[in-house]
Parts: sequence; structure tokens; C-alpha cells
Amino acid sequence: MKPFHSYSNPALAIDLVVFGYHENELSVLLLNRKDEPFKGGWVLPGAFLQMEERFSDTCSRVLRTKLGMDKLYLEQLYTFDELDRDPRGRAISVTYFALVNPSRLEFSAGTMANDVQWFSVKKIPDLGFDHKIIFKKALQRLRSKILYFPVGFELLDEYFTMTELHELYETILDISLDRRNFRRTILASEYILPTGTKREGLQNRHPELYVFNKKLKKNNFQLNIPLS
Amino acid sequence: MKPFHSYSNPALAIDLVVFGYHENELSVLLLNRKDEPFKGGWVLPGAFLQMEERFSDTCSRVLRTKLGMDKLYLEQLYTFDELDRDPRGRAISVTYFALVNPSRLEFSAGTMANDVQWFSVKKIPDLGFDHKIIFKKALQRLRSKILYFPVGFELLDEYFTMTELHELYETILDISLDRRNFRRTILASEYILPTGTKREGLQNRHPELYVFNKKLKKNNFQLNIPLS
DNA sequence: TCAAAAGTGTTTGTACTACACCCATGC
DNA sequence: GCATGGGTGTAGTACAAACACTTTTGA
Repeated sequence: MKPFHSYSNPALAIDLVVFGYHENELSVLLLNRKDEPFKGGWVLPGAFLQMEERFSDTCSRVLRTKLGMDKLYLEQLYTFDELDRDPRGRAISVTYFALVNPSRLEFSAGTMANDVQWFSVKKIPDLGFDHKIIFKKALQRLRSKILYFPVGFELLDEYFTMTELHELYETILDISLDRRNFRRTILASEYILPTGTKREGLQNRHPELYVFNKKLKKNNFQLNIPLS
Repeated sequence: MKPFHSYSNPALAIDLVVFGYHENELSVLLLNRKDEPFKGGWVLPGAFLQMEERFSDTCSRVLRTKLGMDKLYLEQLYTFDELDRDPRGRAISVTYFALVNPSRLEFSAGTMANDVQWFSVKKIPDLGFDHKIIFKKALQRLRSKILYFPVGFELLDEYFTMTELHELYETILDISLDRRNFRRTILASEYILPTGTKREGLQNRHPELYVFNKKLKKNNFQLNIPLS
């Protein structure tokens, strides 16, 4: 039998929407292209799938090269198939979104490549290919996911305060949430646990530190926030 | 520049999970394979993506050939990338799920191909490739989607009774729902409208007929049912 | 008049909303 | 003692859950 790959098949790109959260700002990692097409422009980091690779391998390869770090939260987003999405020819893009706490990057062996940069989700430049559409879909997914799944913990330090978690939600959803009601809902869900220790060295009252409850399996919280 | 497709790329299959609902049973369309691998076994219908096709074109091609009908509700499900999912070589599968009201098939020009058959979702045979996994994911998606999106209307006739809609939900979710509370929730959502006409010719009280409210854009209902 | 399915309302409890004051800390 | 941010409680409301009787129809 003739092997599959000797037939003519579209190229398969894996493109990544990497979200980072730092100082009350949600950012996305963008790559400055060195080659045509879109030379000098910004795009999502990505790579072509190699014949023996799983999608997650390709993701790791990109993340290792560009961020110096690869074991992140990864989730498949969507597969894009427009005929003219790449001027070089037919290319399918399987997209993933990833979450990273940028402060961890400092502790990892690698460093960020010099052709990538963080951009606030509020100030995304024009993007090459159909990457603006991909980015928008990723942001939408993140916003709906955070309402019922503790994705936020991928973006915070191991120990965090209630205020930090609260601000993370407000930043990602881009709305304000009542502080007291937020606390009640989150604590009732048991997704976080108080550690009994407090953050020291602040000028004001020392807040309790929390950790993510890793033992909890059920998704038993639901923030009821109207999605636009 | 060397065209993309002259590089070696994995084959791209589009596989479809087609759900049909008839007489209180949710079914899936399966194809009996004529060739190796899995000759004689059951698989999801699908086809390889042609170079100039959109995914939806490939879906239409499969649906037209196998069901004799193509304009169905279609939604991309997931893209599968296991290295050994096809014994013939590396093949990626982009999967879709489709919804069809089998009673409409009788009115369409084509007829169902003789190598496909409906199977109740409660009696799915062994499936070739990784198609059992794909099927399970599709069923999961349908079950969660029906809680906040009116997918049910793709599966019912244009005019339907409250009881038919109620039974559809019970069948798909495989649980029982209080008839009175169900009615209240659905009516409050304004996803369906009473027509003022009744179904005639029954032995008992004639039920009101409803239609889907096509003008409603917002997804403003949420059936609160615990998902397993 | 009987069988079968459709239609209807109320009570109870729970969960979300809105909202304001006191507390701990470092300077 | 003051500025800053952290921590806490309650009353009102709205929605979901549980539940049973009456109505319409054809046979």
C-alpha cells in the first residue's frame, strides 16, 4: 500500500495562544517574523507538525524554543481550515491555548527568545495570517472556562491571596465582581484552601495565603456571570 | 518557494458523528467498511480532505453520499492526533458532529447508502480506529450543549409538542426531568413559541404545537442539571 | 365513562444580590 | 493616629425543587 504521506496533503501548522498574567495584566506571547510572509509583522508562535510528532510535542518544541519552558497547561482550541489563510499554500492550523505564570520563567533554565514579546490583550497589534481570529477565539474560551474551571491557578503563584485571585478574575473577564460575594462563592467551591499562614511585610493587614486544592476532582463551582 | 504539499504531511481525515433522533431513541450513523483495515467492521463515516476543500465541504460530501442529504447542523468537535490511530500510516482526524431528524430523509432526493446504518447510542458495537473515543466525546458534547443551546430543534420536526421536546431532553441526557419544571424553564427562555394550533387526531387531549423562535439571538437559558 | 396524555399552581428552600462597617498593620 | 487594604454578615429577592389534581379527547 502506498503510504499516506506520499499523497498530497495540506501542511499542518500548530499555533499557540500563550496567555500570561502579571501585575493585573493579561498578556499574550507574540512572535516577530523574520521571513516572508508578514516579515517584520507579529503572529502567534507556532511550528509545522513533524511526521512523528503528537500535537503536544510540537507545542512543547515551540514553548521550549520561545519561552525556555514547556510544561504548561495546554488545551486544544480549534482547527482552522480557510483555503487562503496562508499565502504560501494550503495550510491547516490546529490551535492550542496555553497558560503561564511569567514569574516562573525566571526560575527556569531557558530565557525568552529575542523574537517574542508579551502584549497586553488590550493592545494587540495587527496579526498576520488569520491569527487575530484565533486570538479572539482563545480569549473567549479562557473567559468562559474560568467560570467553571480553575484555570486561574495556572496563572498565579503557588501561594496567593484572595485579592490576587479576585483581581485575576476581574482582569480576565474585564468586569468588576463584588469582593465579598466572590470570596463566598470561591470558598464554598472548595477549590482553594487557606494555608493558615499570612503574607508578611506589607504596610497593611496581612492577608491569608491560599493554595489550590489539588484533591478536588469535581467541577463544582459555577460563577454566574452573563457572557457577552 | 517549494509548495507546502510537496513536503511530507500526514493525511487529514474528516470523521463525522451524525446523531439522529427518532421515536425516543438517539442514534448514530455508522459505516460498514468494505476494505481493510477493519474490513467488515463498523466505523464513523468520513473521508480524506481534498486539497481544495474546506472541512465543511468534506462533511457535505460524506453526508450527501451516505445520507442523501447535506445541509445539517454541523459543529467541529476535536482534532485527534495519536500516532498509531490508523494502521496505514500517520493520519490526523478532524471530527465534526452533525444533527439530523431522520424523518426528513424521506423527503430528500437521495436515500441512505446501503453500507450505513443507525445504531442506538445505547448499543454501539466495537468501532475501528479510535472511533469509540470520538463517539464518546461527541455524545458528551451534545449532552452539555443541549443545556444551554437549542440543539434539540435540529432533531425535531418543525412543529412539535412540549412532550416531544421533554422526551428529547430526557433521552439525550438519559435522566428524568420534572415535566412541569421543564415546561416552565423552557417557556421562560422564549426559545420556543406556541403556535396556537394543536396536534389533531389523537386519542386523548390535543397538545399545543410549538415552533423554535428563530428571532431570539441570545443564549439565555441554562438548564441546571448536574453533569456526570 | 374510562383510559391516556396534556395542562396548570403553590409552597418551600436555597442561592445570589446588594450593601457597610470593623480590623490589622506599618509608618 | 492615620492610611491602606483585608476581613466579615445580613436582609431581600429570585429562582429551582418538589409535588397532585383537573381537563380534554376518542373509543
